[in-house]
Amino acid sequence: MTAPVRVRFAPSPTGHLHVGGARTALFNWLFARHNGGTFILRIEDTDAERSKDVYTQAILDGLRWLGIDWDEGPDKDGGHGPYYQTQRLHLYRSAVEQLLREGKVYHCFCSPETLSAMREEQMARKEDPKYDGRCSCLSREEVEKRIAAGEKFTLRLRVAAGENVAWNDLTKGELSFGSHLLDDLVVVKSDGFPTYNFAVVVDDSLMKITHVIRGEDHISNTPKQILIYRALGYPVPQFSHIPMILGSDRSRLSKRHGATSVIDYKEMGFEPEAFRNFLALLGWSPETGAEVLTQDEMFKLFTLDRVSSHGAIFNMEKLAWFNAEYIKKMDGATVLNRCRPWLEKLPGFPGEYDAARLEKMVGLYRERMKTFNEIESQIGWFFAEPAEFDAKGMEKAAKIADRAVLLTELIARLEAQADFSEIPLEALIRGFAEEKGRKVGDIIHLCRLGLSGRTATPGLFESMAVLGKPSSIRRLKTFVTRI
RNA sequence: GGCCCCAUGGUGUAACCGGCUAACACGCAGCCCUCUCAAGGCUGAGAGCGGGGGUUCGAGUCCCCCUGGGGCUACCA
Repeated sequence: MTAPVRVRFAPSPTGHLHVGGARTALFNWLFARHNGGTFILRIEDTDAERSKDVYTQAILDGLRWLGIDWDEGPDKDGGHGPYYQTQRLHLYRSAVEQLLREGKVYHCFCSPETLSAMREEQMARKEDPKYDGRCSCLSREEVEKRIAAGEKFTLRLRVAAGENVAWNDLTKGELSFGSHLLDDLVVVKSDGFPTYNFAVVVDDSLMKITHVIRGEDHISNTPKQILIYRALGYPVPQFSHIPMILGSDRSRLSKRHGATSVIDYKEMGFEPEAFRNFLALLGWSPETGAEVLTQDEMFKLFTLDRVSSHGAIFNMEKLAWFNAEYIKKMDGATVLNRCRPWLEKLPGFPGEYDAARLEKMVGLYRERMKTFNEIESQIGWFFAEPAEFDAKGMEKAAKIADRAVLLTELIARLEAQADFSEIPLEALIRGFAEEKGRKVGDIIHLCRLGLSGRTATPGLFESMAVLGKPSSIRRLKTFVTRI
């Protein structure tokens, strides 16, 4: 029987949750859920300079927005905590003590200046820059003397020459590195803090992580970490390095390609499920070939062997398409709710409209928007009478003979119309056009322009029904004086 | 520079352990529907699988080389 699956997402709280991190979290989450395992959230906040509490919060908020829930983490103790690295310092310390006791780690007194000078010399000689191990043979007495003298030091892992490091990556296949290019890596910094690679190994081991799923930018960290696992005598987990998310020029996605924070997409009017669905398909595809997937379908279908091995460009159009697909399937009340933040910015909102009418109104745009923020630039005319009329529309209107007379007569008919709902309105206007020997289109376009100031809106009759009789007539009367 | 990863239309992917007239989706174009805009329906353009060598009856699929792109090269995570 194999150990129960335990995976983790381990962000540094140095910024908002970004797209790449979100997808790493997503893949870990999907993998855990597919296997009935545990998904853990760990905050890697050992960089005191850049780590901020607000960012921890922002990352949690981002994950929550996406609907990615964790089983263990900062706010959810699962018996493997604490879940902040800064609260785990004692654990790293005891791991280091073990290595020290076993002589697997040694004191290095080389200053950063010495090290960079060494690096430059090696580069000049066209050698690979690496630590030359000069402190590895210091006598016990000398080490103690220099520590007593207050000299600063780091702790380095002894890496045996010629040791080969290989693993079978779950998405990349067989990967191996010769350790001739691995030097004696620093495990504890001179300020006493563990290095990233060391802390990660200690944490992943203690948290019983079975599968490390992370971005492929970590491939070259992996041999170093495996060396640390070996030194510590811990079992090595499985690794899966997933491809990067790229910008349109195929370089790593960054601010200059557009929004990189997940939360920006919320503000642009994306539905979290749609965004998450899109993200899941970036570098992964289910065997069914389906694209729009429910959460349960993703859980069922997600496997690492179907993760592709090359980077994927983040494509806004496709994202927008996913979003539109989700909007189409939403119920009216939800669409209204999602649009609310933008509706509230509109002058005159909500006017005389009650919730039911607002829902109908927004419903008119359901298939006309890809993101919720688009509502803001489209729907305003329902709340405020048009101050001006589309110039192109006016040009066309000017070609209609006797337009003012025609419209005045139509207004009279509308005033006499008791049932101001879609079907009767359509009958009335079509009948009117026929009676007058006019093209329905002309009448409709004229009305649309008069009511909204626009040449493009949802269907006229349904729009008028929502607008209501008094407002419709008032607007058309104003319009008669302008044409 | 060194090490590592990757390479199917503009984009995301599919093509089971080699048999394809290379599939799907987004986007794009055209047509239909139609009161406009969308949505929807239909049709189409777009890759012969980065290039070159092998292996094989047969290669997008296996091997080698090259090219291109990306990542990593810290007492940062």
